[in-house]
Amino acid sequence: MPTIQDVARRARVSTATVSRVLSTPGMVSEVTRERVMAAVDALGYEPNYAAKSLRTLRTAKIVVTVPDISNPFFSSVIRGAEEAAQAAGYSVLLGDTRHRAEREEQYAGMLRRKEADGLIFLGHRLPDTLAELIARQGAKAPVVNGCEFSPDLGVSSAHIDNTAAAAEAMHLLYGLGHRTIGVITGPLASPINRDRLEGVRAAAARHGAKATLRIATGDFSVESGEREAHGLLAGRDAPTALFCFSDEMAMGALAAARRAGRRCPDDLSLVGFDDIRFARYLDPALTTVSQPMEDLGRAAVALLLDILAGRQATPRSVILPHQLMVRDSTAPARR
Amino acid sequence: MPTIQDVARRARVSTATVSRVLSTPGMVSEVTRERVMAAVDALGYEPNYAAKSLRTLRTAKIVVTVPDISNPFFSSVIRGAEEAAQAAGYSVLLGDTRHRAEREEQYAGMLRRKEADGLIFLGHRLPDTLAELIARQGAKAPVVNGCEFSPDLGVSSAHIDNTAAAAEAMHLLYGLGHRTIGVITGPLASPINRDRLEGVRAAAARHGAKATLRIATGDFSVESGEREAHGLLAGRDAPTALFCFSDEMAMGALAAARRAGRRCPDDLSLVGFDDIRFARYLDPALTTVSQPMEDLGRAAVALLLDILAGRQATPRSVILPHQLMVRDSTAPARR
DNA sequence: GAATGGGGTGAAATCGATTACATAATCTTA
DNA sequence: TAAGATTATGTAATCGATTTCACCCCATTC
Repeated sequence: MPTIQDVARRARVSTATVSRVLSTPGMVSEVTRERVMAAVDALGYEPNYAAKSLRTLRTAKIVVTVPDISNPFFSSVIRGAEEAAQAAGYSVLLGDTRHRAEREEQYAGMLRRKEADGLIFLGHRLPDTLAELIARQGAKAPVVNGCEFSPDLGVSSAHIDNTAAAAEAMHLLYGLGHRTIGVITGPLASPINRDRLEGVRAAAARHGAKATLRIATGDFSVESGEREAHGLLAGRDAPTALFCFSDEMAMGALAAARRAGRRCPDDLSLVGFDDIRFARYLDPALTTVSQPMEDLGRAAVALLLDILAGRQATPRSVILPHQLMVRDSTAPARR
Repeated sequence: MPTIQDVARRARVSTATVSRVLSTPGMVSEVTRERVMAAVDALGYEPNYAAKSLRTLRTAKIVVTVPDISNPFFSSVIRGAEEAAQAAGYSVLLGDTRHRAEREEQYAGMLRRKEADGLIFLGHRLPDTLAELIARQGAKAPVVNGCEFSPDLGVSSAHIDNTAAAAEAMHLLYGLGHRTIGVITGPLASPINRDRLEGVRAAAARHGAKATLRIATGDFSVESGEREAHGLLAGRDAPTALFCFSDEMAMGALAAARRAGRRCPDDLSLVGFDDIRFARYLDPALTTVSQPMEDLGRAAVALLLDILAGRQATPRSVILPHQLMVRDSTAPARR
């Protein structure tokens, strides 16, 4: 691999000039610029990345950590993030943490080692390493959350209005005449789920149905959806509608309902969350709260770039629009 | 951020000693080692990554490119790759190419700029940059394919026996008495699909049913599955069974069948490919060819690490086991 | 014709680590 | 006890870029 020295020698200029041709061509005269470019092309020169990064203290990389990349919600957010990063000249270091704190820490360490310029995390847990960083640097710490919002973390984030979205979903069900509604949340450690639950409770209160709310806690996986739905549907006075905080759990719930001999939407209405690409292809097509997943990723990157460019004084929070997609898994309650 | 100089000063040793403590602790006496570690801890020192990389010519990063990360098959392969990479001290640079050649080239460029030590590509297209590299370095080029196999590329790869797997799926259908079978393939530019098609044809020939094979070409997406299935089911003498080269297309096919008023598996048997996590939760649970997706990722990384460690003389190809998962979407043909 | 200014270029310092080589101190062994 | 081996450490070169500063040259301007 040729170095800048080789190019300089060949073009009979100094390395400084070569560097200038490549980064600030305006400073160099036409003739030398051409001579240098000819040498660059002839040698197939590409600047060594580590050297550049060492000198400039910029890596043009951002870490994106995610609890589980094979979860379609997360992979779509990542997709948007990757696209936006790429467009801005950054590349994405993927960290699949498998919900494990030590792996989160490990990826957070990349910031300290200057392996990356910033970090976006899609879970809810803020690694200690980053908490320290934020304590020191405040809003200038290059850390953004990609889909949650926890005001106490002091981190910018992109997310939807989870409380409102959950309330809308419940409102739909109450409007269809359902009174006893089961809700399968995600882990309550996560503010996203607490927010949604708040929306759920508010809607129940508004419809005077707080007493008939049945709440179960899942972990977003299909399996947990199936398990929790099974539990909710088992008892007497079982719910006539189920609201799951992820489409995957809704798929599990659908399977559980089938096993219990309840048909959707005739015997049981079902609402999911996220609107992953498969939601509309389920049978029945799933009614769900649509999140702009790729946009969330893009917005998170935009926030991070703002911080990196120094144009951010205080943590910001971008709220993207959601939409309740009413499909075929919801129907009027039977009496 | 403290540098190695700061640590050296504080521990009253040379930078060489600090470096040794961190990378070859055996060479350093007990007492100085402790003094140095104390300084490291006190300052919270972490080696600067770019400096290290510049000196050692190693980045400890591998690029993984994928046509579409939000496709569950790819995201699972990536997941396995990330895990194996992490375990070996590497991190993964994610390249979502959106099927676009120029983005593939762009990521391939990271190898030339020494931004990464190696590259795994999950599509079928080998970027020109890499083809050159392989022409120059042969089997030592740090490039591996993650799920396809094309002997002519001269690239190591991890994959299943696609021909055999497809033949098995067809064999199942013929065994159930189906004669007219529709097949929805992926893009035929990709050897993976040509291999599977070969298996399909071989099975048809063995069962004397070559004439009643109906072949359509999709692109692995749900939408294309729906579209192609719609086409296949429309004509007279429509197939009684459909074999799709991805589970996503099978989901689309299921939707198309529903719309056409055909019930699965009673009126139409359906077989998918991949066994993504949702396959078993569809209604009916999908019969499909299970690929060990995470293992494919892990195997690809292992191959790459072999190359990077210099223990590979000629391109190798690792064949992982597949398994036909017979579930509820296949049933005997009605007569 | 001297002073001023600006554009273009090069010399050399610098980023922060690793490591070959030199050296000092200690230990073996004949 | 002297020679040689071994161990521990330091000195300084090195990786390949960027960037500061100095310089030269030529065009303006008074």
